Amino acid sequence: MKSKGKAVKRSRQPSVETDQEFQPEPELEPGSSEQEGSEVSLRLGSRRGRGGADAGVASGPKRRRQHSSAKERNVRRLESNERERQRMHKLNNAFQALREAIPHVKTEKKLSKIETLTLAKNYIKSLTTIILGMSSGCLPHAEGQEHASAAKLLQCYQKQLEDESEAGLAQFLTQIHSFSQGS
DNA sequence: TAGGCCATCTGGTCCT
DNA sequence: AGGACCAGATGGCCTA
Repeated sequence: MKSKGKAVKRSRQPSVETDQEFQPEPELEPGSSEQEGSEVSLRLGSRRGRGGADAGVASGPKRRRQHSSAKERNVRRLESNERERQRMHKLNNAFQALREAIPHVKTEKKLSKIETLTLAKNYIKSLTTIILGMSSGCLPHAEGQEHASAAKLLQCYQKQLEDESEAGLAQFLTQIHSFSQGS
């Protein structure tokens, strides 16, 4: 288990506050406000937006709406940072749930995100294979048509959900479990 | 020490 | 308009 001292990670947050101190408060010369966080924008000179749109940068002095003071922007940025942090925490919780859902050998070592995704994918694939084998009796399975069978299987599964709700699902899972134990 | 993994910040874009 | 999503940048921690 990797116990990384991630709590220290706030180091970059003060940069915003620094920025705030840095700003000469209201006297923003019209136009000069685009220099916001001058140090930052210099450092990020090579950055690209999603899809390489590069919006305002390459297309000349297109100026962003300045509807707020530096202080307001700071507040919004901090709020935005907090939301992003929460979002990433949710994402990490989902990763953790996924880790716990997939069996793996080295239980003492925490799976990395990429490992988790890869294992999950393989796990799903192998389960699908098992289920397809198991259900070949009740599902028409033409050779070389795994996708079609998988689709039918999914329909079957969804129908179980509709018809019998949780009980049906439980039974379905039990079947899968006992089958995989037996094989 | 290098490389992998990660958390966080940041600004652009998309969506509601 | 504002929040969600995304990807690049940065720096810290850990292991080989």
